[in-house]
Amino acid sequence: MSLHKGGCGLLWVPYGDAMSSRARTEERRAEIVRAALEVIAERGYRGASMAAIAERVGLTQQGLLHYFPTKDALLVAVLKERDQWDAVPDSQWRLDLLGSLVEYNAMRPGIVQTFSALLGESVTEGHPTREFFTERYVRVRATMAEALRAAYGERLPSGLSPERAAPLLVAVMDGLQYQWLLDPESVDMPGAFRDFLALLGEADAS
Amino acid sequence: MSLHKGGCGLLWVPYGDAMSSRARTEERRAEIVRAALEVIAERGYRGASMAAIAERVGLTQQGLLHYFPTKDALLVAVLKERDQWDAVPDSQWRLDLLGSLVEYNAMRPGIVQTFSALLGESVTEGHPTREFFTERYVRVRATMAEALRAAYGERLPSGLSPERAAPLLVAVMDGLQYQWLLDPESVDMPGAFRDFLALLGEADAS
DNA sequence: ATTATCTATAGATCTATAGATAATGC
DNA sequence: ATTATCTATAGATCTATAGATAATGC
Repeated sequence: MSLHKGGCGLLWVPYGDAMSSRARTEERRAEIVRAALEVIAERGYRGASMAAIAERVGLTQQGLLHYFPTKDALLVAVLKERDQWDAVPDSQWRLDLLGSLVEYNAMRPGIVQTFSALLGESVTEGHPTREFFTERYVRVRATMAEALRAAYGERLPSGLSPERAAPLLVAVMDGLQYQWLLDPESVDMPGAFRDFLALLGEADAS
Repeated sequence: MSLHKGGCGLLWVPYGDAMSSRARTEERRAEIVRAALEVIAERGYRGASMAAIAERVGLTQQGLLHYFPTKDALLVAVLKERDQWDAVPDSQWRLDLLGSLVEYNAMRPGIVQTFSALLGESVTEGHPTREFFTERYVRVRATMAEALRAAYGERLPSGLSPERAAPLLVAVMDGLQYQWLLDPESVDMPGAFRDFLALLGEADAS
């Protein structure tokens, strides 16, 4: 009984000496989601064909459809995966974690590229990621406002309220990602983000 | 001899009482570019089919190919058009013009959407807009650094150099556009941008 | 002669369905 | 019985080429 290539310690379940078939199916689905992330980074969602994703994971296009019966079903799985990554519970975001997150992101251009490409597509009409991103930003702005409030109270040193600073914080993170993805040599993403955090923390002298 | 629908005062040329054929051709091309901008806003570049653009302007797909022999040729014309819009000579950007630009943009979501969608696609591999945006951002960062220098000299009140503030300025503009396009009710784009400009102009109290 | 447009169509893709075949696991 | 995977293929699109037809302008 041949084991799957990756090893499977994390998904071990007590059914004899091999994975249960359910666990094996789940692992295959996870492999497919990873392949989809890669292909979407390279070609966007509209440009990512099911055949290309299937090939990446060593299946035919029809084999892939066995695991995800439609392209949208696969996209949903991709977005769910995304939600789990930065799944720090909303109430536990501290401002000083953000700098580390940006630094971490600077080490994984592939993932950043996947979601920057999806965000770009999401503004077009009827795109399947539109609702996802709209709701996500409502949530993220609220979370960031809370983190700012925890750090500074009702007014930042600059005089802004947490609610008004939050969209700026989010905008800087997203905007820097595009500049950095297009030209990583010219843009020091983590450094620029630290500059911005310092700016937020400075007192209003006027 | 029937005139074209729009009237043509601006393109008048001295060849009798009608447009020259060259001027008429140019006007048709301009119409097509406008249609392309619309369809790209709705569906992105990859999603914008030549047939859909042709239909928007009242041509068959093959009729459209008479004016732009390939889809990429049409994209190039779209990007050139973009370059002409905010064609304030680089050296004449003043910081206080930026707030007005953002306010103006808030009144034309279609255009903003076209270029936000293209920017998103541009990070995918081998996309025809990639080089355009990469070069454009190098230029825009330099222009913004100059505008900041003209306003504040070698150090902003916050202590940042113009070169380090410039990418933040650009990032905020782009990032706010995505949040605003996805949820215009929740995001006051011009207001948030003014907040950011104020932040840049505040003195460092530390 | 040039320009504007059309019909017809080649040749790639793309998503998705239908249904066969083999292996796995109660 | 369920799961994994394949071949075959329908039915849409998509870009682009070829070549016809009509109108326009020197």
